Amino acid sequence: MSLPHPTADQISLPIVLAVLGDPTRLSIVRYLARKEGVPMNCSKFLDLASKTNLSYHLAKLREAGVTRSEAVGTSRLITLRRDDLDRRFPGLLDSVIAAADGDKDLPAVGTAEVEVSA
Amino acid sequence: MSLPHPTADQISLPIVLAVLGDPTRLSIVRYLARKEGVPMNCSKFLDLASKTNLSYHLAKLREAGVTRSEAVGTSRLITLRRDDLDRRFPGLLDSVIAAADGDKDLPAVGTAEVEVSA
DNA sequence: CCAATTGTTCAATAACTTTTGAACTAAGGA
DNA sequence: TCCTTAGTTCAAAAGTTATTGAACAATTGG
Repeated sequence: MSLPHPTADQISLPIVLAVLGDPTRLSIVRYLARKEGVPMNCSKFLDLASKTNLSYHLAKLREAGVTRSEAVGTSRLITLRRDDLDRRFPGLLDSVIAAADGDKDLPAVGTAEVEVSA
Repeated sequence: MSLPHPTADQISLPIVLAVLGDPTRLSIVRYLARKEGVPMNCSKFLDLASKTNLSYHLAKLREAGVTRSEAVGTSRLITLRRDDLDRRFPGLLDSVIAAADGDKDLPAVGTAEVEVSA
């Protein structure tokens, strides 16, 4: 761990809800949930926002206690704080993710067209 | 019904989360959940905010599809749209309310001292 | 009809949040 | 060492949300 994270009991319900109430961040969380276990770095999310803006949104998620970011070399490994969230707010994350999964309007991660090399 | 409400399938997850991510509104929802069935008018919430500001927050809840407001005489009857929310986002409302119930930092409704008449 | 009660609307301001680009740091590979 | 990759920080600009007070509307009771 490297950057500042709240402890489990510092996690605040209204802040978590507000942080999840943004389509970009909700997409990130949905994607992390889908790929749970797979370590994720920021660049995965570059089709959602610019690098700078991503850094901002990922910091919001981290500061709210929704995700954990650890520095590994020049990357960050981003994971969902599922156990802490489940302990603090039982059922919340699951229902949010289930609802987000069915949301056609949320921006998708990993959908950006890949350049076919000439 | 009198004021504009979204239909059940117009209710958007990020908007609902953002709307619930405000302590004043979360308190209102928690109180409505506690007193479910009991018709509620705006003045119940006057210890949370000014009359004007309450009107604003209650409109946000209504526009997001979280509550329903019907005009009855000079009052509004405010209710939670529990069935619509449960259908759209199963488990979400319950987990939010359960978490809000355990939140000591949320402002309480119905706590303002009542004047003892001289 | 008049006054009180209940709530809305409007315009202004204050307070935040999001987005941006340029400059920066730190690690790793050639 | 130098270059690249990965991400942060900073300050500015843009956009949004919250709060306020004054004025308004609608209903009800006297």
